Amino acid sequence: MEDEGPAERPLTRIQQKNRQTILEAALEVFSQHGFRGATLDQIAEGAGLSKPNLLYYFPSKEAIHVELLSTLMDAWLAPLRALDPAGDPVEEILDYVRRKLELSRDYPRESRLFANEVLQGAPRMMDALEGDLKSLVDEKAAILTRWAEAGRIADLPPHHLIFSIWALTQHYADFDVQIRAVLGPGHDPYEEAEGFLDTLFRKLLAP
Amino acid sequence: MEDEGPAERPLTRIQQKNRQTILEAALEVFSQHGFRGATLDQIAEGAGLSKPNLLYYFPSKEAIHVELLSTLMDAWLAPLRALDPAGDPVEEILDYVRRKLELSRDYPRESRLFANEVLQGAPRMMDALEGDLKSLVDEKAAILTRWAEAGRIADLPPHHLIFSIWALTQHYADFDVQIRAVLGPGHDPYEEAEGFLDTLFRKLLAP
DNA sequence: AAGCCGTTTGACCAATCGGTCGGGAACAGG
DNA sequence: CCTGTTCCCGACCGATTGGTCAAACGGCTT
Repeated sequence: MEDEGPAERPLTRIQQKNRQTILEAALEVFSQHGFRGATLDQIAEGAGLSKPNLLYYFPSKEAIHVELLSTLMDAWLAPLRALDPAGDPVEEILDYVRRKLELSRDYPRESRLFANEVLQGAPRMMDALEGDLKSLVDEKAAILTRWAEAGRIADLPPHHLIFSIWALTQHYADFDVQIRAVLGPGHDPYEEAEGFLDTLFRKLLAP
Repeated sequence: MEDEGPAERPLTRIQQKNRQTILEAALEVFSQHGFRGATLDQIAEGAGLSKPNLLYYFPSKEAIHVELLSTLMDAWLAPLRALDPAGDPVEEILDYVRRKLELSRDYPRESRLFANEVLQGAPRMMDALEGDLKSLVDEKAAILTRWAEAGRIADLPPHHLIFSIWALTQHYADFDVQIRAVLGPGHDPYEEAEGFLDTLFRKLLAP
């Protein structure tokens, strides 16, 4: 029987469009002010909808935030998932660095949303950090360890190597205003960073 | 006339103590929730004082925040100021890395306060970033360039080298919960980071 | 035309926000 | 003791917060 149960509603076109609009506006506001600093009125204005209408599509302010975070986590972890144990070690890691830097460049608001959440103790993400994230990192760290034991990359603490990639790439999104203030006009931080990080990790990983 | 105007009062012992208590409590709250997310009631409770009493010592919530930020900037820039053009290049830079990592370890709340502010566009710190910070960084970047031209360290973009130090050291304070969640129990992130960052920058700076 | 269901909103609510005010408590110096 | 200044707080204020609700709107089928 092709009968759909009463639980699963197919989502109208209007619902899909408005949910998207709301999430887009919410990302803008949450990433700038953090969860507690953001207001539903700001999000509503950004989305061009009335406040009660927001709460017609999402049950609460927190639900919007949680939806953003969970959607974000997948995209955020994808580059690390792509790390291939069968590939060339140095090039695999450099690919990871490159993809992570591209995320910072193309989705800085998502990076800042994540940073805001972790900065405040990750109250809505602890499970994901200790669960999916930790197991994924542990798995990939094991690959790095094997590469190091085979003498194909330098012998470095694998977890901290991964942390350094996170730190160096996300820094360009999270501290964007500081970087631009210090560099002054006439610079493309991300383009310069790409070459610098390439050099950095090639030197670091050389056995 | 040498008459003292009504503006300069010497600050009572009680004033000094209570101002300190308030700033300590405010640091705790601001660093966790950001400016907009923090409330005077939280700060007052943390300081063990009544809310009107806070506003007896500080004219507004923003004044407390500004006071914290300006005090912070000095301590934050001190390690970079200490970079000595007459010293051994690699050791000078490694000293800087070490001092910066110690700041993250010993004053993580200050680091998160700073991160929160920059993350939100540094609305109360733009002047400092484009003024004192930029000129200090430019000055020290010139030293790095000279060292590179003399072949005493690797030829790297000096600004991004400094950014990498900031990113790698502050990451351990700002993303503390993520790092501990991924590492699991039984780790001392800062001790492990010290060795890792020492290795990283020695490899990176080698000509 | 009628009815229906997804959509939208103005009016409203209790709670909380940053900040004020007037008066009392504590501590001087005389 | 009295007097003045510093210190402290309960009560309160207007504005804003996240969230509710009943009523109305819209397009679609019958």
